[in-house]
Amino acid sequence: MMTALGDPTRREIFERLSARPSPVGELAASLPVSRPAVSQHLRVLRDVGLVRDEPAGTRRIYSVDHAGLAVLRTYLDQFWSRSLTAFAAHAQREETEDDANSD
Amino acid sequence: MMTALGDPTRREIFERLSARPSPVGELAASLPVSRPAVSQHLRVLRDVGLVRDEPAGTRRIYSVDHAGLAVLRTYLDQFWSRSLTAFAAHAQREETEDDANSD
DNA sequence: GCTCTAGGTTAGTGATAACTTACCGTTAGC
DNA sequence: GCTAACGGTAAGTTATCACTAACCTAGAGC
Repeated sequence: MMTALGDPTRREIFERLSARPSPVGELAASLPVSRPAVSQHLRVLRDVGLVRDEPAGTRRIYSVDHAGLAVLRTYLDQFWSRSLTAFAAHAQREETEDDANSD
Repeated sequence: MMTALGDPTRREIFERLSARPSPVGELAASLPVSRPAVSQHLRVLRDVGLVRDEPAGTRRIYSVDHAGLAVLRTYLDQFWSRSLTAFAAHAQREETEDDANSD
């Protein structure tokens, strides 16, 4: 999922979809890559649950999947809380060492 | 920054650092890649502001940079709010179209 | 001061993946 | 029913990048 957003083009696509759901052709027209390339990127994004697609006549409207975005946010928050905990533990240890030095 | 976390090995390193600040050797010992590879990954992470390093004798202790993590969270939240706005606009449009159909 | 440890750097290599071209399926409109 | 538009798929190519091996630098301890 993070790997999916690692690619700049894919991030750009995801960014545009977050602003407005769009069909494939519209995305490809405003991007420096071909339409098949966009299709492949969308497939990757869909496979990891970051976007959804909905048929609309002969077109498919892609939009960001809020559930996937929530997973991503939760994933990041884990880093956040864990690093804070580690930092607190580090501070605690520093303090203990200071106590040891003070005698 | 997102590109930096796109690589699985780099994510693994970042994950371990979020649990506990560590020197390079310790990271390399518990990873399936060589020490220079870890050094290169750490350089990338440091350049985008996701980790900090602090000299400790002959070693360097790496730890996650909370500022960088905050930037990342803000970046994700933009997607979140924007997609919600787009979704609301979509719903509004649907409703308007329903109104148009109802007469 | 010499050695040993820890780690950053460079050059070269191999594998991954993003991209294009060509092709095929599907739906809407005449 | 035929045609055109939209889009997904496959094969092939190229470029990026992660990795290793070799080398160099700096601090610590005897």
